[in-house]
Amino acid sequence: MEDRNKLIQRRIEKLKEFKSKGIEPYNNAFLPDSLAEDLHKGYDETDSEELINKDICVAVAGRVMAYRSFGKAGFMKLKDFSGQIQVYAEKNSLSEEDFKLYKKIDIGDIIGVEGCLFKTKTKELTIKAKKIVLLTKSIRPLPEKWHGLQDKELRYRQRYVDLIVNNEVKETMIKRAQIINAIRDFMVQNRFIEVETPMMHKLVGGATAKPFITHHNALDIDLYLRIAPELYLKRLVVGGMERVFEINRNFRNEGMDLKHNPEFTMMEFYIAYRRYTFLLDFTEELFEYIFKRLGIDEKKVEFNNQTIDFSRPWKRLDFFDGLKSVGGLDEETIKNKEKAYNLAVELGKSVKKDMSLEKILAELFDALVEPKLINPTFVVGYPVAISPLARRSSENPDITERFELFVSGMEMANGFSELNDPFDQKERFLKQLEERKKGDDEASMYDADYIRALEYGLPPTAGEGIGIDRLVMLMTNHDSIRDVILFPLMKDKENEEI
RNA sequence: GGGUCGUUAGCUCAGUCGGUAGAGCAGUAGCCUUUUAAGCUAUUGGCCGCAGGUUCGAUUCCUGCACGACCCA
Repeated sequence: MEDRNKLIQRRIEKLKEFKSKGIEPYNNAFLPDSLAEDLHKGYDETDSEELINKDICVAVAGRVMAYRSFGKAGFMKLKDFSGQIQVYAEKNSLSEEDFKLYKKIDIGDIIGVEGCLFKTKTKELTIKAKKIVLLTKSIRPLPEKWHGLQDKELRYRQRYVDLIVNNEVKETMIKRAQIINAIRDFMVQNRFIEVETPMMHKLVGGATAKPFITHHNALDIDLYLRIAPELYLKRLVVGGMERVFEINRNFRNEGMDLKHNPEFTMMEFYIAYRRYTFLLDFTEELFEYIFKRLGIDEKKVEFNNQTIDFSRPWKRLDFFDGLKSVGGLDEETIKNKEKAYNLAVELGKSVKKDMSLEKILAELFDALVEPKLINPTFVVGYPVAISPLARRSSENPDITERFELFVSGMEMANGFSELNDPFDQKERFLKQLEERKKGDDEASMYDADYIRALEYGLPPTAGEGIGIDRLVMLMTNHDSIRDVILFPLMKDKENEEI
């Protein structure tokens, strides 16, 4: 707190002055009885005379967002979590001490006000203050009233300031909460049980990603922050919890960009005695439910300068057909590894010679097909080689009963009929182990306990993961994941003051 | 990891073809009892991101670094 600028020093001086006069600058004894929003709802329509006659007196508390003073009177805008309400302070209606206090209030201070409602010349509902109490002295100046805080770096690093001055942030986060509530309600209505499985895993599995590593001192073992809850949720289905879901964080030790944050929120769910085809309809229904709850017109969802139509049914696109019809690949490239590899290199993809044809095709799909999938599209028919936990199709053993959902080129969901054959699963684990030995640190580890669980018997099951952050991006029209996460990960700056 | 752009007052931004920097808001002093980005008058405030180089002289040109935004991988 040493090398402060003058604005802060000036406010600290005020704070000291308050203390010396017996005014507590961090006072918690004031109890508001009304919220700004409720007052507007209750009395915005009441006309001036009637309002005066009713003599409605209230106590409100909040942060001073605007301060307009002229000599012996003035106005303040007080902001609480529900909204803003105007306060009128005039010399004749206040005690001498309170008026002096009012004159010394800074924008950003948190105060309590007691007074009665009236309407100004311009018909704005206002509280005429009888009593003003300083609740918290703010010693840092707020950003400019008109432009607010624009600097994205500061907005993410100091989200508390962002929230104070940019209302849009709170609105987005409220929508985020509403979306998650809607999902939860929908799942519960469908008789799913919400569970919490470990965030710290002894083995890496359930997805293809690099994990974060941490250490447990007492046991002296390394643990991994989970990259997916999948294997634990399926253990629960083995145990008879035939419909389970979890909404929680996953952690992937990867780069950050518009669509990736190292920790992100997923809803993963499993339902026994259903196939992946059930999931397609269920996902459509879930989205429909969320849109309805949020009051969004599902036919016209504005996102990233596009208008997306979520009318059901959504498009189904076969992986290989998509490579041809959307990606423009010919039959030969799809079957010839050499050709596919060369094309991938040409497109600047980081492919390796020893990659499987399927993995290279997945890269091509990523580059050529995904960006073109704007309206919601279920891609189906993924090859086995890139789907280590999905059940093989009974018609074609090289492909799986799996789908991914794309919207505006973004992967939104991934689901499949679960592989419940312990022998097949064991083989695929062994294959992953080989990949790992070859240096692929995204391959999963051999989970012997999971195999044992499958040996007890996992009923036929369908499971899916939905990226919540991306869903919120879509429904609040933000093209950056950082705008839907309250505290996105940021690099430390040098010389942070202590 | 690579490329482009950015970093100037508390905030939002100008600007300097290389000669010690401006505005608006905020702040301070004064006037003002119904304002709405209140108004009027006056005024304080800057290691021009950090380090190095070129130069008589660098906030400006060059290099490196840090952080960020965007694009690509």
